[in-house]
Amino acid sequence: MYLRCLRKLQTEGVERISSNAMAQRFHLSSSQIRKDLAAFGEFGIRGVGYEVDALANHLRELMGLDRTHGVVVVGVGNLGTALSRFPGLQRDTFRVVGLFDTDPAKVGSEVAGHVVRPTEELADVVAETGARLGILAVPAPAAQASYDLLADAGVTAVLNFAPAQIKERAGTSVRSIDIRVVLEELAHRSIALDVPPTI
Amino acid sequence: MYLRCLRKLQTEGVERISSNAMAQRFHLSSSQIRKDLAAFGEFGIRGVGYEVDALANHLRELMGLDRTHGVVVVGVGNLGTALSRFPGLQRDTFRVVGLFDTDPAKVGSEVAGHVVRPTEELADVVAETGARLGILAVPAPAAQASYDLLADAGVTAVLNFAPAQIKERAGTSVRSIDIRVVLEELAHRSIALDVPPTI
DNA sequence: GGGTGTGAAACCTTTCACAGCT
DNA sequence: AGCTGTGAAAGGTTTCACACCC
Repeated sequence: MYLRCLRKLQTEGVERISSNAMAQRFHLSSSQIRKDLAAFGEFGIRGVGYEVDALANHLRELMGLDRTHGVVVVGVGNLGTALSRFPGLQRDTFRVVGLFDTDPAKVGSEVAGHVVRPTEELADVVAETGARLGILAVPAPAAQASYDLLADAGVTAVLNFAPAQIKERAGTSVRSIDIRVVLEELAHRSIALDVPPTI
Repeated sequence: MYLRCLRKLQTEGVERISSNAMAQRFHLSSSQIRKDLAAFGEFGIRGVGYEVDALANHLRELMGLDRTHGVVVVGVGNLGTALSRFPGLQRDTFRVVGLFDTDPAKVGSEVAGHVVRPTEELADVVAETGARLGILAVPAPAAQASYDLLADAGVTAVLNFAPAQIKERAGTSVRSIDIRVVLEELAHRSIALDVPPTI
C-alpha cells in the first residue's frame, strides 16, 4: 500500500514528503505511517521527511520487485488469455514465460506471443526459465491437479482464479481470488450501503 | 467466510456442528466462532451446537444472498467474456442481465447468450432490469468514465478489474481487484516463504 | 455430559506526545 | 523550527473460563 502511494507521488514529481503530508494526501494517520515505515528501517530524515525515491526503492527491494519474476499460466481459456495479454505481465518485473493447457485444440496455437504447450512440458519450462510464479486459470475441477503440477515443478507462489479450495503444500503458497466470494461481498454492500470499502 | 464453511459442511451432509468441531475442521478458534456467531444473534443450541442449514440461511439473508442480483458487465474483451460465461453469474443469486462495450465491432455480437449493446443503452437496461451490481472489465483509461456511467444508471456496487484508481461517488461503492497488486503480493511471498496466506 | 454465550484477562494495534536529530 | 522514531496510553480483538442451558 505504501509502495502504491509512493509511486503516485513519484508520478507527481514529489521528491520528499513528511508523514503528515502523506497522511493528508492518502487519508491515513501520520503516526501510523511513521510506525510502519520505521519498522522497515530508519528511512526518514528528522526535520525533513521521507525521500520518496529512496523509500520506494527500499520497499520495492523488500517486496522482491527489483528483479524479474517469470510467470507460467495454466489454462488458456478466456481468463487465461486475458491475463496473458495483460501489459503488467510483459514488463521487467513480471514476465510470462509459458502458457499451458490440456486441450489439444489449444495446444500449438499462439496467444500473446507464446505458443500454448501441453501441461506435460510445464516442469521443463519452469526448470529452464527459473519461473517461480504460477497463475491458475483452469476450471474448478482441474485446479488441484494443476496446482500440484506447479508445485512439483518448483513454483513457489500460485495465484488461483478457479473457484476451488486448493490443498496447499509446503513451499508453494496459494492466493485465491474467488469471483463468487467477491460478488457476495458486493451483494452485501449493495444492500448495506454503509459498508466501507476494503483498502 | 463462515458461509463458505457452512456450505462445505452442507455438501458433506453435516446437519449440526459444535464450535469446537468447526474450529478443528477449518483451522479457527472455537471461542472466536462463538463470539462471531453470537453477534449475528443467538443461533447455537447449548449442549448441541449449531444447526448448519438454519445458520447458513440466516447468514445468506444477512448478506442479501436470498434474492437475485442483476449484474451488468461493461467491457467485453477476454476478461469481460470470461466473467460473463462464468457459471456463478448465471444462477439465481447472480444473473448477468446485460453486456456493454463501446467497440462497434463487438456491439451486436452474442456472448454468453446476450447481445452486446452500446454503453449508451446501459442506463435503460439498468432501469428496466433493476440491476444493482456492475462489473468493470474495460482498459484502465476507460475505467472512470465507465464507473460514472454505472453510478449514473443507479448501480450501487461495482467490481472493478481495471488497474485504475476509481474516484468513488456516494451511493456507488467500488471493490477493485488490481492484478498488478496481487502479483506483487505474490512476488513478496515467493521470496519470503514464511508469509501466511490471506484467508 | 456437552456446548453455547459472555464477562474478564491477555494480547495486539493504533494514537498520543515528546525527546532528540537535522 | 520541523519532523522522525519511539515509549506510554488508549483502544480493539482474541482467548480464557465458567455460569447457564439443553
